[in-house]
Amino acid sequence: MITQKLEKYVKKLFLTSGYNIDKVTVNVSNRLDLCDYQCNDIFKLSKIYHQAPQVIGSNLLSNVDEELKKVFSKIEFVLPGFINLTLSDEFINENLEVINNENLGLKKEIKEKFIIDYGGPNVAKPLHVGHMRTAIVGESIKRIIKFMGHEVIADIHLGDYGLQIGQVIYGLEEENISINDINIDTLNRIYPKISNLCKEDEKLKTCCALITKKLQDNDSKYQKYWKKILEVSVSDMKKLYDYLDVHFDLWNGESDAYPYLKQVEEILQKKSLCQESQGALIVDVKKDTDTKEIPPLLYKKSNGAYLYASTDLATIFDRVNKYHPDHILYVVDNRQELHFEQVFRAADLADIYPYNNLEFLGYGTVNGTDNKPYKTRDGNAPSLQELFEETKKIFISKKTSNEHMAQEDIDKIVNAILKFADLQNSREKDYVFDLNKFSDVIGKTGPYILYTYVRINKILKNLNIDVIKSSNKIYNDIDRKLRLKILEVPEVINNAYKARKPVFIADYIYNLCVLANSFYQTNHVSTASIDKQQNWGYVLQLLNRVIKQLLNLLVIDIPSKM
RNA sequence: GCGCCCAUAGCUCAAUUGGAUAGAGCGUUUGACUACGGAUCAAAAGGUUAGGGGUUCGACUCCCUUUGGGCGCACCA
Repeated sequence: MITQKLEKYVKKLFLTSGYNIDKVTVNVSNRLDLCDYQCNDIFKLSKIYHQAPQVIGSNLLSNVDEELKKVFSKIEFVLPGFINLTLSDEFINENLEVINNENLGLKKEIKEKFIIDYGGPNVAKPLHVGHMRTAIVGESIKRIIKFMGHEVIADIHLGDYGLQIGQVIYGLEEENISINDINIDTLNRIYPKISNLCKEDEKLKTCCALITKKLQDNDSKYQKYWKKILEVSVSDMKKLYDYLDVHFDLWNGESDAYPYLKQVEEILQKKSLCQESQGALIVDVKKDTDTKEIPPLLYKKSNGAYLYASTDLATIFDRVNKYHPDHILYVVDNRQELHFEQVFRAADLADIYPYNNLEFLGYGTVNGTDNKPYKTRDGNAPSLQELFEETKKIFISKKTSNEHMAQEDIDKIVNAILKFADLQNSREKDYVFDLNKFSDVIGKTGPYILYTYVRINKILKNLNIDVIKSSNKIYNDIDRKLRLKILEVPEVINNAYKARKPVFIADYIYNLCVLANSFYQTNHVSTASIDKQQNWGYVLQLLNRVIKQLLNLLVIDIPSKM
């Protein structure tokens, strides 16, 4: 990565000037009008060596040797204590080649195994916007980790054994619907009906809870219902996830953890980690160092039934035994943070899996324009299916020529609209979901990025010359800016990986596209001289490779036309 | 009641994790091209970063405090 290289050079400069510091940090300048990269470590040196920044600055400048002069066309010291670095054109082009040749300039690190838990839909309940967020963010994080060379197992972790199943079974029995007649419409109708009734009728709720308990205890009749419900619901879900290009390696769920609940309970007993409280079994997960109060984890209800804390713990147990992962990541709603804190602590206490290898990657709520959880006029969260249709409709209405686009292309653009709108927000913050705004195809949107790619692709196709394999010239300012920006790509991916934040990539790709648009606006490629065409062709080709790869990391596919 | 998170331009969001002049999009205003595809580009206006205090050479960022919002606190998931 470019900053790593620059850090080495600056460190050398420090050493030859008599200054030693553990870690030299160079980053992209926030004053691009002054320089390309900057180092702010003089402030640190000043403290360590008790010298004024100016003194250190002039010392450094007097030690700039020939090697450094090849890398930097300009090194300046600026008060109060910045080192401003301007890269030489040769150095820029050299490093552009590195990105062109290798895995976008990223070296594969030590390979680790990750399990990533995202999606988490509930069987028999329709998917809505909230599910889209975890699906997109989770899938993107998965792809980023994979791109870094690691092995990733994606697990959807279905909510397939909870109260909602009991509720649906109750509804089916009440209406005398036979197992073979169950389809997705029945499920979509029955679940909300019974769920609403349960809110008012405590007795009904207990009855559904009992069915759920019997199901969990392997009641054969209920098991048959459950299997059918699962089959119908999952096949419907798969369609929606396929539309989003989101794919899971494992379609496991809570039910898959049931075989291990007893075992985990025994471990907890053996290690004296659990105790009885009001008839329930709890695990105390407090620590002396806690500044906030962490309530105990509830492992077993007083009626003997298990709940989500137990299945989540047993799921970790199962995953560890089967796959021996180095990390387990959870892309789940922020509101579950406390729950997972409890589960992670319990896993650690029971020596099932170390706390530090479990990561809670919370995401914020998807709100409507009223800043409350997104709902349609009727007060329900809109189903994903409806959302896709609505987006499609709005997109087509934007331009008459859109009506004639291939269905496949429209679907890709719909995906780009929804995904880019989501991923350009910080994962952990709530955001406002405004479909009308998102479907706008101008500005900082998915379509803008796609447009840039498609247009550059057209320019490349129009070239009648062979594109060269490297470039040794830079022709003007925008040309230089674009190349400099491309150099950042390995760093950006690495940062997104480390922070598990796709937003870094979304933000970067947008800025890259802004430069690209500006580039071809200023530089008319097809009428340029042969050597410009060759060099620019090379840059644009690399640029589009980068855009395509990054879009892939954002789970966005490119249409053939716009 | 206890705790966690948040507050940045009219609106929706950024800010490389403590660095220089807080950046984008939408909206508003102005300009460019007989379009290598105008879903474009160039530019202007718009800010006491909710208020106050502190730490630091340096604060949107860290600490304290006030106000205003969101969320979570054992038998739902």
